[in-house]
Amino acid sequence: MKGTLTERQKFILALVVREYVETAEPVSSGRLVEQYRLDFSSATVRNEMAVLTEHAYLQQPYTSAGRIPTREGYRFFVQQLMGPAELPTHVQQMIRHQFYQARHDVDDWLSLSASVLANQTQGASLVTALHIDKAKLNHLALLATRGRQVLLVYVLEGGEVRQQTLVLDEQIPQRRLSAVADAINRQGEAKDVPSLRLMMEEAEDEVERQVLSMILAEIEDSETISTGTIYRDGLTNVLSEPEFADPAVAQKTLRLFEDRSVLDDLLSKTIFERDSNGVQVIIGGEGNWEELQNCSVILARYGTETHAMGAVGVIGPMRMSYSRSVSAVRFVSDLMSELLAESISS
Amino acid sequence: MKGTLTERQKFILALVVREYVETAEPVSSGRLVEQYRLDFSSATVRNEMAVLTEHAYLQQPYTSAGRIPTREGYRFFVQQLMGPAELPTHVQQMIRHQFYQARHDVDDWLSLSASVLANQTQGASLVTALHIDKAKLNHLALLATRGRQVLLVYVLEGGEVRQQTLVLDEQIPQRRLSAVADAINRQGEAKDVPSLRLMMEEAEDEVERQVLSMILAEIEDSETISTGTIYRDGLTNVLSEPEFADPAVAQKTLRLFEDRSVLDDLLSKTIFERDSNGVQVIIGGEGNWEELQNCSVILARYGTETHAMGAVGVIGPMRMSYSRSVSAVRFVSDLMSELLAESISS
DNA sequence: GTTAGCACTCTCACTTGGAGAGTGCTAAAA
DNA sequence: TTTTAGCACTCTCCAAGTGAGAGTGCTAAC
Repeated sequence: MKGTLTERQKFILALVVREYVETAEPVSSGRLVEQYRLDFSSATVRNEMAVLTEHAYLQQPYTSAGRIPTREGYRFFVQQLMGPAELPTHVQQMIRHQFYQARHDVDDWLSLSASVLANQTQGASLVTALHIDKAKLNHLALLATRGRQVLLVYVLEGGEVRQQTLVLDEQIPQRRLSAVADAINRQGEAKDVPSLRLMMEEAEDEVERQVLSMILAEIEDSETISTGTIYRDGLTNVLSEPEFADPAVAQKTLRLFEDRSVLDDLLSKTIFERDSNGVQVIIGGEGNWEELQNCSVILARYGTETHAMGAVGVIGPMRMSYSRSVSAVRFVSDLMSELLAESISS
Repeated sequence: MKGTLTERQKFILALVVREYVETAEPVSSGRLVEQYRLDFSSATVRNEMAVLTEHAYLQQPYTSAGRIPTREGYRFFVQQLMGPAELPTHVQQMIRHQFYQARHDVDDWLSLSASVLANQTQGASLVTALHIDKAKLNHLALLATRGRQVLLVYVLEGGEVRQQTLVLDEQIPQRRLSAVADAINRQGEAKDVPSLRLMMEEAEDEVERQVLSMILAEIEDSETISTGTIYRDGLTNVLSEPEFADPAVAQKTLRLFEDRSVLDDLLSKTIFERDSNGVQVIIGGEGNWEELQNCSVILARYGTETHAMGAVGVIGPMRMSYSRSVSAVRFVSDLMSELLAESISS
């Protein structure tokens, strides 16, 4: 009796979750019987609900109101009751179509991912740019922009492109800049950090040294922290949910979104977590995320094993459709991985 | 009596605006006398307020409550009563310091501008990237990224940098790409649209033609519409104002911010408006902006006369500190112009 | 032209009193 | 032993009512 639930109790828990997600109102025993035409009475449901409440899967906002799922209730639902849902086929096709229509540009794919997830889940979406494990420099270019400013663009192994503006001590003509870039590029492809450092130390040209030192700084920086743009979308979706009717709550959640630190935390966690190769669900800020009290987050990695990778995710109220969200996140991350792999191999 | 106000009436109007901006509550005659130690009585103030209400500069939420300024009241205040305010010197210095500390990178300046404005005005800020009037191509580079993908980076006269990903029909080695880029670059600096088109038509190399046609498409596109990133900041500031306590209102405003179309409209209006060389104030959606009913927008252009330009702005509730916001927007836009001019000339 | 005094109006916060929804418990039925 | 009908009980929600307080407009005196 302590550890396990009967089949009927699980069934009722699933119904409560489903009903509450839909209506956002405490679910009563009578309503459940009526809505799903159960072949046992409301009194029976009440008894089962009492058991579920004892197990802390359900709770009552106040004595003698309907039940709502607790955090543990959602977790149980996600892990054992939900089953492996998939997006409807026509939706899958529609999304694929959108991706193929986009220019074959990683940036476009990322913002498209954010937009698709926001639409599909009616939540707020997050997508990080690519992240390289051990960056190697393939090729670089220097372009004079304005005065002493020079734009440095470089391509890493795996295809990630970075850019940065340098301000040199004096104005240097484009011809000379091109020569410097050539000198570095001639050293071959896939230059790793040690060999770059060696090149820098041996460089006789001042400009060359400056360029190399900036690249090194950038690469080393990005190996520890996941930097880069975060694509966001669907903020208004989540704010229209009834749980954010209280402006104080809404504001707190919004601040979360504006502040990069929490998001970085969240996303990098997924990027580095090697064992969970599927979709990760964080319910009601499980772990140490106090800021996410009433929210749930669904995350997944994308990318090929050997090359670049990033994360896509969705944030919504704890009362969200996990089945829909998980399937959407899984589909988009798989699609991204697939497209990336394709664009490398071809 | 019809068209003009006495000095005292103007004075009282200014006080009402000031007090209402501070407290967000209807201003009563008694409170005004008490707060500002006026040397006439509340009854006198009441009489003057009645006149101001007749002129539609003030309104009452209901019979026998305090007064709040109308849209016209704010406008009168901004145009005739406010006076030329400036940010405190120490604040100016602090901001300057932040800008000088940033890497000399236009992108950094833009996001810094957004952040500074949001902080200074406690509103939501908007900053557009640069916009070129008549683009001329200075220099370009081609970098193989991944498979058939090639990154095209090019610098326009004035220093704006654009990039774009091409997908070629077949994989081309970096060596060959560099040769193509060189061929185009050797044609000299400041290549305008007609000369580019000529080059494209005469090009014998397939890759070269493809590259040129994409550049042409991009340039022609950007001459009509102001494209580019919009930097945003301080969303939470404006949402914490009491006028957005109603979640429906808050959501409407938020949607405004997420949707680019209105913002583009707003900003491009300022960019193209040649005559207003100062700061532009739009109160309560004056003109045709229904979406901005309860909001005010303060905008200014930045940039040098001959080169690139963009716009910075702030959105807040109609009840905002116009004096502080206008001075902040003016300061930041001037500073940006100054920095840009400097970085060109040096 | 200004001000004290006062009646009047309107909001806001609080209380009160059902009505209704839903439960837990008990005892009977299956 | 399990299920169900019945019922008393609890708690919220809504609507109406009430009084305090704030602020006004008006009038008459200064």
